[in-house]
Amino acid sequence: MKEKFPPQYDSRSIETGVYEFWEKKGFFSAERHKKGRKKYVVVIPPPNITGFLHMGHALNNTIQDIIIRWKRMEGFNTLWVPGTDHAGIATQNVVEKNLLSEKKLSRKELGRERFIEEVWKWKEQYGSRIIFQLKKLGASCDWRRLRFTMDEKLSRAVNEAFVHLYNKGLIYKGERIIHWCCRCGTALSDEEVEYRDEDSFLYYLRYPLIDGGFIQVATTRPETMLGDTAVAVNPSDKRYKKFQGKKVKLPFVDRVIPVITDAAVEKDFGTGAVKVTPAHDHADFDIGKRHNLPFVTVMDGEGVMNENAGMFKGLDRFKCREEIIKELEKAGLLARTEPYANRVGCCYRCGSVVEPYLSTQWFVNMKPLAKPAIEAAEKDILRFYPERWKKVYLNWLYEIKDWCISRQIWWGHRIPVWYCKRCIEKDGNEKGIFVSADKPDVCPVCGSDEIYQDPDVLDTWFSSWLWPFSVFGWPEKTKDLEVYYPTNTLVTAQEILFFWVARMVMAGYEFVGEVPFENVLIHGTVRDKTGKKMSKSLGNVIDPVKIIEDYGADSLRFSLISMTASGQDVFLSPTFYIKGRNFMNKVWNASRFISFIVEKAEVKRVEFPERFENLNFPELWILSELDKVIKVVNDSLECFRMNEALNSIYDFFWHTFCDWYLEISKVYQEQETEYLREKVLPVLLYVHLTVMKMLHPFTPFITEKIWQIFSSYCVTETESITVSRWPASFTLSYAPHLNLLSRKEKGEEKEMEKEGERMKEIIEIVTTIRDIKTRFSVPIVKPIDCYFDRKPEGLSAALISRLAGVGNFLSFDALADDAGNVLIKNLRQGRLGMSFEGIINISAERVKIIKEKGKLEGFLEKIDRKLNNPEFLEKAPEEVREKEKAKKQQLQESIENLKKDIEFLDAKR
RNA sequence: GGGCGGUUGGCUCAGCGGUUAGAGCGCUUGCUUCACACGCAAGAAGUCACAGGUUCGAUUCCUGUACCGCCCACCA
Repeated sequence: MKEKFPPQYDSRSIETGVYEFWEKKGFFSAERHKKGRKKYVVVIPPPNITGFLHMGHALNNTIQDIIIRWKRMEGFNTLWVPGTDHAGIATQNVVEKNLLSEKKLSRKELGRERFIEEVWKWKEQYGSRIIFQLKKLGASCDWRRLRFTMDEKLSRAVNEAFVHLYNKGLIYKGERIIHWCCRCGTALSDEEVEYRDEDSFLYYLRYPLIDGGFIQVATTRPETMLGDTAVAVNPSDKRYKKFQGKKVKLPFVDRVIPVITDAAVEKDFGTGAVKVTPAHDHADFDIGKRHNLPFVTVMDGEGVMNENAGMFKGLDRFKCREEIIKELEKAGLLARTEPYANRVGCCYRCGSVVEPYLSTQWFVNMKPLAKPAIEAAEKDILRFYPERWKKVYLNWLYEIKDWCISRQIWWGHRIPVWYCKRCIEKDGNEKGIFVSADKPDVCPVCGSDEIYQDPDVLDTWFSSWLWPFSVFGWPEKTKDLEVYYPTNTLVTAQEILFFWVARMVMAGYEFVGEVPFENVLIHGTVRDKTGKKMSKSLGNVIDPVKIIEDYGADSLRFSLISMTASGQDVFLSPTFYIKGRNFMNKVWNASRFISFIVEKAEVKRVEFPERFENLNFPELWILSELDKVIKVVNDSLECFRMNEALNSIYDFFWHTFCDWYLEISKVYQEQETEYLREKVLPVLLYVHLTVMKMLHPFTPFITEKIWQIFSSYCVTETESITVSRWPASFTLSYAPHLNLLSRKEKGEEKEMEKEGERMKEIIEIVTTIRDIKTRFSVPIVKPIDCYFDRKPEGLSAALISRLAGVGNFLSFDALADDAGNVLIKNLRQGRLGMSFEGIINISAERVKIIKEKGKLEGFLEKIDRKLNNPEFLEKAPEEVREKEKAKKQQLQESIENLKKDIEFLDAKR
């Protein structure tokens, strides 16, 4: 029962059931692979549960899948751990929005407990969309190990990590200026702020001095003036010498504030005098600390001006800005306004402008954690691909700041800090705090049950940074942790280098004592064809899910990888998938064709011999070409150059195997049935299946399907191509399957090279004949007589005859002095000639020949210059010199021949 | 202000110290050749951003310039 190939390539029918087959058989689970094998682990960057698969995910996961499938086929005990992260702020926002539109309820109306229930409900319903999409893409994760950052065990890990750091004195609570998102109502870490260029204004304000006169300050945020507690100038600024120590009466709030000096003030910017707002600016906060200034907060957590804002109380921050400018203008205190290109910080989740805000938050002291992470990169224990990211990583770690980890939202890991009401009443705030990984019943100090938990939750990244070991059960000492940690490779985009990669390294050292992975592969960002990031708001999104549905996951994966040089950003045009789609079709049809040949030859089942022997030169040629490709693919993958590997497979399969070898196989079909059955078919299938194997990590579905179908035509070594043995070049040390060509014998290799040359010669002859025929508008299929200096015989003649359409093979010696033949003879390197019934289009041909002659002469001149250069002769390697000389001679001959052609054509006129 | 990446045929991108710089799409011409028109065959098309330097030799290495993009930085 031979399974037939469907007549046309159709991604849907090919992909149907394939993934289920893999999963059912458990090919992706690490346990399936033999014990004692070397492990290879890739940890997936957990996509967040609110997300849909976008092009960045598609690229990222395809790269990981390629690595993991390749390593699996190489025989490693491979594990790819999948998961999702709870994305605190993003998820809370999504659910809140849903709630509002569906039930007309705000989060606060619902209350914390019930809101979190709602989030869980939402997560159950929508949280695994991305997982389904990853499966559609073909990601061969071990899905039974799917983890979620809010899982009980992972939450436990988060608590343990917190307690560990707290007890070590690396976590502290402090009042600081942090980034605050008024829309999300929470603190953000430095990394969670994105900067956007904005055309805004620089306002020059005149602050009245008590003694009379004014001092001018410049600001982009005039509304913060209400919280000013000083004006600062540079101590060495002569212009302001006379103002030092004077007092300013702040307009609207009538606060008297001093003019102070601070070295942080730039003399050359604005007016050289700065309004100092310690509660609303990072730099001013430092100045405020240095000079013991009061901290006046003028707005609340929602960006609304508070009671300290006097007459502006209740106004939104941006409205307030407008109003205050109006008022200042009225009072004659606005000196001038000038346009200013500003960079404003925005929330990376909702995009609204972030306020520097004074509040009490939890921080991690990062410097001590950074130390081993720095060392790992410096000593190349941790390697980056491409290497340049190492510098970026290190620079960030050298300058690392403390990490604000508390968030004023509800969805996330609640900070495992507890307060005892009684102890606080008795001993003050600092005494009544204790941390505990488990929920305590009573205060460990006084035994009171009047305890309550810190209301804040932790930054999502505080759980993500534990990922490489929390997924294996840490803090428990599990078998998994022992076997699979540290992992081997992390694949990610540059965007989360700091968010995630650097922090994972720090966590790895701090909590497990070992680097979490050895390779960090950083791929480019996917952008649209104008270089913009793809985003919904720009409307330039190309949806990978749609491409998968329409053209198949394989087409998408192929196209994406094929055009992505390692580490380079990818600019996608809307039709980028075409290359992949066309290639899939080609692969499909070539396979179908091969199945036809097998059927036609009436061979029940093709057997591969122990080793190939007594082959003709086309077979030796294709095998040696295959071998070259295997080598290139292996070398490229070894250094994560996916595109190089894939493109060389593409090139070989299409332009060597299909264009030439499959055409040659048609010649065999017309004759030599015995040889066809015993030699050609095995070689054909062997080459084809080997290519399928190499292609499998890149385009898993089609290759699996073909493997399944081919298992009825020949011996496929395994049930699934997923677990077949990865091809090795026979010049490498171990043998490919069935020991085919496994022994490296000098004689054999040389012979293959020689036969390869022979094949190349035939390709050249065929191409030349076709070229000439096309030039003279002779159909390729029309047989014509050709003259050769060395007359091809036997198989060579058969091939040339069939592929180029040759009637009689004639020898040059048979040529009379007919000048007409000289033209033909010389058309390409004087190797061959042919006779036509008539020569048409002579003058057009003359132009072509003259043009070609000119080109060759130019080239000859270049070589001549080179050869006449004594230094070249002296210093260039012998090899190069010889090559150049040979080239020159060849060129001279060709030019001579062309000259004769022109003479002939001229005579003919 | 620092750091990084890019600039190669009409478009999207590979590549490389030494054959006449490649691919896909598009284009031209010819093919209903019995696997494939998502195809076959043949072809046109590039002063490899610009200026210097190193070298026997540079599109490739170095320096500078221009433009595009990214990241980092408390000049309000």
